[in-house]
Amino acid sequence: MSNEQTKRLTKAFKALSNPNRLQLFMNLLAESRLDLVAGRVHDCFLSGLLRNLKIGAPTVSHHVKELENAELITTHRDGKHLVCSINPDMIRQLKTLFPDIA
Amino acid sequence: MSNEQTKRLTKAFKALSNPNRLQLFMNLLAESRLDLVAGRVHDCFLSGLLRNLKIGAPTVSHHVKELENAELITTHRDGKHLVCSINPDMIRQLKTLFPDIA
DNA sequence: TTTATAGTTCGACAACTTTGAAAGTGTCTG
DNA sequence: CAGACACTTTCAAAGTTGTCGAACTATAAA
Repeated sequence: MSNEQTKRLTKAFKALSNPNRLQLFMNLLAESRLDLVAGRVHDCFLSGLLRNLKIGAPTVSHHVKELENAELITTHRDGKHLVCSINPDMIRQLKTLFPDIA
Repeated sequence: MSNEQTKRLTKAFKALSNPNRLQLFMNLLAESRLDLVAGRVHDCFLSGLLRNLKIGAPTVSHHVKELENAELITTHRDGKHLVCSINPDMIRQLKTLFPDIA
């Protein structure tokens, strides 16, 4: 595995290694699942992804940036809201990393 | 996603979030790949998995324990050597987390 | 313009992580 | 047994992370 690939993957795994960040990401992934398998992008408001999370706004903001920096999600503003979407490329990379087991 | 599942997954992702640990695990995965897809277990000596790693023995020992604690690998002693194997259950869990994307 | 909503930036701090030096254990080989 | 080998344990230094309070920006609604 290339050095660059290792760096990209460790960043992604680190981003998923915190319970609150993982929950945030999994909430987004769950809501996006149907659209992803159909090859479409799914947009969610950040405010809608916080159901199970018991952390303050500054912490959420920090976690979102880590997920973004790890290229697991993309974001853009829509008025008052931050819109989050899964980055399908990274999902593909992670999925292919692990073999299909008999 | 259940609380227990979240805990198990964050542990696995944390274990893969360090470059040296990821490299170690990927070395093992690469050597195990053919056996895994055929439904077999593959055994490697730890000493054989250290090709690209520039870290001391105590650090290796620590990293192996983290991978083991995360249920990504299993180990047992064989004389002087530590034998490492991929845990196929965890690979399956990780693989199914991410959807197949069109 | 005032108020409310949604998120960001900054600064701080406790907790955790990575790493290696030194010393230790168990196993094989001569 | 003596030495080498492969790993482990303990300890401590240096660095990183998760979190929050306080203050901030941007947008929308009244």
